[in-house]
Amino acid sequence: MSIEIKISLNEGLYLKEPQESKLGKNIIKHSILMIDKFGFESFNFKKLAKEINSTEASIYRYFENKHLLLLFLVNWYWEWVSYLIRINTMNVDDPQKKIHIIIHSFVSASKDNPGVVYVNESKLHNIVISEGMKAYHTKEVDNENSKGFFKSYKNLVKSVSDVISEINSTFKYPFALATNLFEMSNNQIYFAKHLPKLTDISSEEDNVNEVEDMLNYFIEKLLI
Amino acid sequence: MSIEIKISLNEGLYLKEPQESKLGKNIIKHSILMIDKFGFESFNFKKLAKEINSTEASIYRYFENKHLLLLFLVNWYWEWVSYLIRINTMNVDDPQKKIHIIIHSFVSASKDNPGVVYVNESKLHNIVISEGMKAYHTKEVDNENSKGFFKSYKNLVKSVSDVISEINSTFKYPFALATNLFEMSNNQIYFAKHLPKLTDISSEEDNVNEVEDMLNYFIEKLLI
DNA sequence: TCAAAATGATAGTAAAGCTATCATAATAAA
DNA sequence: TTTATTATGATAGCTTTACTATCATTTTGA
Repeated sequence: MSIEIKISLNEGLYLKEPQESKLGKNIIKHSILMIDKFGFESFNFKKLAKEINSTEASIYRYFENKHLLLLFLVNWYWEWVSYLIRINTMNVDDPQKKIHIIIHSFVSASKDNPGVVYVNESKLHNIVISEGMKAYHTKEVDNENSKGFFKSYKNLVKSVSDVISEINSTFKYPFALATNLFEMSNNQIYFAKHLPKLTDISSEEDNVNEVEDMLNYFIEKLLI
Repeated sequence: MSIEIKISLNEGLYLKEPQESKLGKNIIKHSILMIDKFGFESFNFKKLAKEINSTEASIYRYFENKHLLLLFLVNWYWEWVSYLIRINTMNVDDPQKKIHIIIHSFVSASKDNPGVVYVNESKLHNIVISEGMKAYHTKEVDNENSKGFFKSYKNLVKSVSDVISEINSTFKYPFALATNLFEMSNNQIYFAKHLPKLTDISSEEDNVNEVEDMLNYFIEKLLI
């Protein structure tokens, strides 16, 4: 089965909608593979062009620069996680069950995905874990924020904070907790892999379950 | 009063100890000012050289590249926070009091500092908030970790996790909570300033108190 | 089938990142 | 105080990155 989900993003993120042409999809697909493999710093449009048998100039017709491309990918991820949460909590009323589904989506959205052919969601999640924060830690953040480039993240956080408030309407920090769930999830997965002394999560392959348990425990303690 | 604290860092972080020469101290001082002002991406050794009336080549004699310089600064910060925590908890036995002091150090270490003449601790804290995670989110992280470049952070986290375990010896995630206190503190301060929709902390000047209250509340709920 | 749009090919510029070499200034040992 | 050593400055140059411009060639779709 192949579900056709069309994720539409802020138009300022790209010069030409990459999801509507073969070359555009190729840029998305191989930029994910290359950033995951070599890291964002050593990734550039010249190398990408070579990889997909295109040219630097052609890629610049889709994205202003590699930073905007990263922002595009990260926004895509935020939208995709939002989408997964939406469909998986659709018929769920209990907010506590909802938050468990949300946490599961944060740690392992990439495992049970519906699949968009030109996006390797698992590797995109790796990118979000390793490079995601670079999308909003720049001197341009205020300017880009005013253009709505972080709308997808804000929407995601808003929807999670609503569930948090549903569980405990007196809790004072629903937004901070929502962002923290997301960031902590990614951070601890990263630490487990690269700086294990900074976490209690094991360095095993299936450590996402441990992260999931931990976040559920935190939620339990903080909200109930 | 001027307390002479000598912060010694991993020798691999620099080519020549910058804290032992006029030029070296100038590099530290003005790199902090410039990274804070223009951001890490647009900062480079050529501009720094111009600023301090020196040359690019001279700066390269102290630091391999700007990434290592950032790593140096961030390590300096970690060591400095560790030092502050150490002296401020020295005669404190109650681990709950200790954790409050730790949290206070995380959010506002820069306010009540002993002062090292060539380091503007407040601006250095801003750098750690805005650029800090770039120090360990690179493809070189494993290699650099093996050289001990994150030792200062690990030590800091270890000391905090010890206090956490003192408060509640059955708590399963002392390390994750310790890193999270630090990262969440910096993140929420950053969000309050640049992406206020992602946090409950106000965008006011003295919002660090709010962050402090929040972290204390989290600790209370999680450990007690 | 033919005009418009998309892509490729090629070239070129400015800045960033880094290294090498030699000259001069500061300092420390004799 | 002289001399040797070390630190810094001055200058040049090289490679890569980031980006733009122009024109040729495909592809597409009205």
